[in-house]
Amino acid sequence: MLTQKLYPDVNGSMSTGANVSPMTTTYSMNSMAMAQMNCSPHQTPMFGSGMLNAGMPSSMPGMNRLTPRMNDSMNDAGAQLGYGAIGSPIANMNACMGGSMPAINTYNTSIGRGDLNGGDTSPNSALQRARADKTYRRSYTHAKPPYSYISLITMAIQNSPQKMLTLSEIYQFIMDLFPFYRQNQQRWQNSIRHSLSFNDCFIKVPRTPDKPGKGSFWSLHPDSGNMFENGCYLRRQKRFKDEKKELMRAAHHKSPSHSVDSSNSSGKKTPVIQHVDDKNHHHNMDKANDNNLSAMINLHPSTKLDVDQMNLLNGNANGELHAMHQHQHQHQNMSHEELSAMINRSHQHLALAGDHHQSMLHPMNHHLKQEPSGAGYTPSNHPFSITRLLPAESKSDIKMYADMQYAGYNTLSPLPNSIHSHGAIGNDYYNSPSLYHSSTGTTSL
DNA sequence: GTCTGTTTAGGGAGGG
DNA sequence: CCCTCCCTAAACAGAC
Repeated sequence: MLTQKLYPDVNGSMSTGANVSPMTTTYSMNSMAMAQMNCSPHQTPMFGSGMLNAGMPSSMPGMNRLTPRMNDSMNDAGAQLGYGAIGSPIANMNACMGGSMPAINTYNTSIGRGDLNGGDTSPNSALQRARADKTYRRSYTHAKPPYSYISLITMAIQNSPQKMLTLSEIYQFIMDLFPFYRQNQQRWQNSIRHSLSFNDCFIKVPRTPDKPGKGSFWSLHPDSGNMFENGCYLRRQKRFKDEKKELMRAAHHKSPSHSVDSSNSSGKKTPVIQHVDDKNHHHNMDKANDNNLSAMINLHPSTKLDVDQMNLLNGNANGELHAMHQHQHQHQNMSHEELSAMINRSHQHLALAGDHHQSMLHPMNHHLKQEPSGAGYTPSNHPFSITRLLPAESKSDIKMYADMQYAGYNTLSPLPNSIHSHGAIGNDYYNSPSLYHSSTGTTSL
């Protein structure tokens, strides 16, 4: 089944989204919701219960890391996501920030959801109504989301049932969720690929013989679980570095052949040379030549560790992952189901270990800053938590988002087909005339 | 030919 | 000012 969609690009012409791999895209919000409803143990704490209406603390220490762009985008993202309801992150942020985000109130009143002004009769209401026309709204709908590419990739992977996705599926997830990324695809997709290759937090999982296709699967490094520990997907506290890869690199660079490494898979013809440029020093040190476990295991026999050694280095969960790769390399007959089950077990192990795992089992993460004790943010209630974008409990917001975003696109809704066709996530919602009516543009848009 | 993946390079921005 | 994180562009090679 091919789920490729057509999206209008900047010029209004139609362009295809990323090519969807032969593997059916199953990371839909629907499946996410179902998984949550089933209380799957595979769900990480990061995406546990939705907290859409959770009370927000009166102070927002995390906000001081917002760049101006983020603040702008925050307004836009909130608008485009339809987060105008009382208790929604944007509304709460606005309240917390002393109403310094006028656009949000504009949206709240204009779209008739969560009227924070309580039936505004002030002279401003006319202006707000004027601003409520679609032209004004649309000026915000395709603003760049405040999330980094690493965040977006993490969201996509975390929301996939198998906890791993192909590159094209990651593209698709991002375009489904953020209309902004249906534009200039070459630009941001290049950045996505760069992020995947460059960051240790992403690992490449080879395809299995039973799942032929283009490209590998991408998953999250089991130890990278607290990159967005407080649930805020804006900016990582600290770049995740895989100590084992660091060791591998160190060992590799000690080997006589490292100075001119023609065996690497780099696209560059030139030999890999360590740069002394301070600016980019970390680039080479962080990433070096290999960023994936299979490469670590397969490409450098001189530094290859056996599974037991890997387990010692990684702890059980990660060790299993390494063992999986080793197993794959040796036998090439592991089924996709077996593979994904192992990935899930690995993540589950870490999820069950919880914070203690992060802090105790992985000293590498000790440097990560902890939120102030009074901040009160959990992975699920942070204003920029993905749970606020894709919670099962926020069906109405998802629908609002769809309605707001794609009212002009008619049948070109970006939401996964399952939402529209199966209706599993929103059966009750779509079957409720009042809910449906109140969230469509026919009432207040 | 297109897609995927790797790497280099440089600039912007925030925090200490 | 320096370090770090992030974004973007681009070159290139291998896989499909």
